[in-house]
Amino acid sequence: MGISGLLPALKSISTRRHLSEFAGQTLGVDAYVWLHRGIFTCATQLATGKETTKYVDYAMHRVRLLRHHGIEPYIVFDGGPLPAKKGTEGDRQARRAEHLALGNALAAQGKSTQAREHYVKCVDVTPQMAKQLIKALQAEGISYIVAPYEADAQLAYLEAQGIISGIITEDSDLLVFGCRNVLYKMDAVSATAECISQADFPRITSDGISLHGFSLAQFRAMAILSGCDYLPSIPGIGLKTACSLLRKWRTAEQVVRVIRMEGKKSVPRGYLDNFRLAEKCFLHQRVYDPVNERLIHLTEPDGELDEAANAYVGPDMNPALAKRVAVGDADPISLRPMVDICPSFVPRVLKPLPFVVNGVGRKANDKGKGKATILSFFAPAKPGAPSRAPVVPIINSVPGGMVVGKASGKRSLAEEVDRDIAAKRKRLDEESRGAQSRFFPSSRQGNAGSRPLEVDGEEIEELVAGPSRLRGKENVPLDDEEDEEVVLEVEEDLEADLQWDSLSLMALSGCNGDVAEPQVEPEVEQEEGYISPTPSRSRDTEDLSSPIRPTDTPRSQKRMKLEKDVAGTESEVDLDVLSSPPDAPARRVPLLNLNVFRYSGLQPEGNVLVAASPEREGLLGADVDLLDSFGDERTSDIDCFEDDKTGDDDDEEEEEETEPPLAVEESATPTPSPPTPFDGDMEERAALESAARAEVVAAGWRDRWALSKDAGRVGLSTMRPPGGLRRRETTITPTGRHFPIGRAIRQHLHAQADASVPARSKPGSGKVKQTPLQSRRSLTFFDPMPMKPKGTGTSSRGRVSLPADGGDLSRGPNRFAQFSYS
DNA sequence: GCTCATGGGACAT
DNA sequence: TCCCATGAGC
Repeated sequence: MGISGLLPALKSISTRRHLSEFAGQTLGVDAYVWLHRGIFTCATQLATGKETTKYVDYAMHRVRLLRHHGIEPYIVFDGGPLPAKKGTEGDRQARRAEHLALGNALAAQGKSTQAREHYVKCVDVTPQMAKQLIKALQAEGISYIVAPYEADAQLAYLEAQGIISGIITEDSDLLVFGCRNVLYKMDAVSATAECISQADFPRITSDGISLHGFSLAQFRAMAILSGCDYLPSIPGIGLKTACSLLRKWRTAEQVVRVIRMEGKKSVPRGYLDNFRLAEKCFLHQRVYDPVNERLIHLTEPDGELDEAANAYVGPDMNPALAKRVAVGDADPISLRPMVDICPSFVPRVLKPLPFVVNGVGRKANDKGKGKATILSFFAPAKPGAPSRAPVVPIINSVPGGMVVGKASGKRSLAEEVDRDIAAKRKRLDEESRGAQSRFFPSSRQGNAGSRPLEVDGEEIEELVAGPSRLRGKENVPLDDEEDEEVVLEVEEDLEADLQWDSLSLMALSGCNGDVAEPQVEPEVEQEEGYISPTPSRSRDTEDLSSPIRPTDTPRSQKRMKLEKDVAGTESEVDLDVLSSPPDAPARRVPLLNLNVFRYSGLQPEGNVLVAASPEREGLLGADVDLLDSFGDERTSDIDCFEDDKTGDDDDEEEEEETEPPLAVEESATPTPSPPTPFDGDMEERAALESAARAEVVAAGWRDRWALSKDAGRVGLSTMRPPGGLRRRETTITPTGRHFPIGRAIRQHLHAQADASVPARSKPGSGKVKQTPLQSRRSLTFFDPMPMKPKGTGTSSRGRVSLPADGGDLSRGPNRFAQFSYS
């Protein structure tokens, strides 16, 4: 259940911020959160075995919302069960079956609403459902990855590597994994999220909880002691007790020893061993390294993990299989080829983003001329006027780059285009005989001046977004009854968006503000169940209006004020401008070319250029990049334990023998086998498929090992100046984005990671080989004064040393919370 | 004052 | 499934 009570305890340092504040950054997303909420919209269909992909729509809507605000999402899916989290699946299955039966009974009586309540409780997200979302992500060129085990660890790894700069989730575990910037409670309506930054930990002002003077290892120990997904707490120990005990006794081992000595609470037998295993899960869990395409530990352990620990943090798997899992071609649970439960769901290439086209095409001095509005866009084109040239989605516009769908081997893009164009023509012909849409002119009507395009050798008419967009509920156009004021407001917001998008999309399209060359963009129909994936521009999109930006229109400023009022604060919006200006190149580092998964059929060879984070400007006057510092602080307290070891740890197992709470289980890695051919007739086949889908849904997935999204309430926060996520030159550059990954790049990656380590924390010899995540030092949440703890000494590895009384450190003259190296 | 168990409501549309 | 409020027990 995550860390119970952690998020409420961090309330004082959480800030609700508008998504636009993170424009230009790549944010990781825990896909499970969205999928799980998405299945709420279609629980009945899922439970009854009907084919549906509404949950995909839900998630994709949020994906587009992020992109709308200039954020590049990086979707991370949960993978296979971690032995540490295997729970009582039997009970859950029984409960699900019960709810399913109840739901069916109620449905039979016509009580659909009541039935739904039970259906909701019997469905869960499965890897096969995740696969449907992956298909949609692939179609829109969104980065994604399926973690070998837990998405949490994978997200932490991606952030530590600089591939993402923050994480959208609901799971407080992310902070325990060492993530620096986590966004909780993303609200699509207000386009905001509550941001918690690790750098703010020392400023926590919560009853009973203070992390001032804590190291990250102590923070982790506090979380584990209070009860986490990998280890239940000692009965009677919660977050506050764990915090105060750790403050007093420094290490978990000493805390446990003290609890035992006091004798008031019963410490389960083997608790300390299990604590170490849990800690290993947070530190060394296996994740997928998209650069080297193999499994890797989140942070490399100092030595070899023993057999139990090795299984506990996720068994290794061969690189080929790991890759198949990572791209979604293999079921992360069974490790067999992924079964497509909705083969008819074939999301297609993204339609052109009209405002993007205008935005990109508009030059700076065009401002105000030919003001593009939602009405002007949808209005019939004037005869002879140049048409709006669709821009091919970026994934297709890369010179010599990938073509969506082509690599799948199932069809070629040209074939798709031909087919879609034929269908489109047929439909337009039919429409031209009937009523004409005011907003969606037919190609003949609206493209008098269009340039002919050539597809597969055949000259065709250029197509603009057409009637198919009307099909999806996300694309309901304004109608004549629309209130005029609303229309005007939309126009104003749109204007602001155009300016914004012209900035963000220039980078995406690799141009410098010049008009983008029109490129072929096939008009395709979406299969039933899939909403046209036009990004966040539709009438009923939750946030159509412009985000809060420094350059916004008066209308948006009004809205900003409104939001300020709602938030009950005076200063947030004024202060929370972009966390760092994009034009601050002083510490810009060379771009890295990291391999992430963008769709190219079976071969995930797409790359994205990711800039390593520029070092953050000194925070609170310190000369240290606190965020970067923390990224490497993953040293286990176990090290300290060893230092402190008195030899009596093993003697503490005196309690009555009980079932260890964390039994290590064998991890099965069955050999992948092809699906069995099906010989039945069509009806029977359909029925069986339907039943199979229902079974898959009912069987559930994630809760077999990792259900637990305990995200305590974090309310509106104390407002503060910006300082959360770093803005970085991420993801896309005008020079392109699909370069092969070479050894030089990997070397560069390592070199850069080394370079980010402050010189004083590097080993003196300089000969020690370092990997980006190698533990190199520890940090403390707090005083910057170079303290020389007496008696305890400083370890040769640069570990922070705390005096016997950990609380003493807080008595430094500077009460500013910072980190100090020893 | 802290922990823990429990029950009701929301989730999205 | 999660969040929140509430109340009992220590």
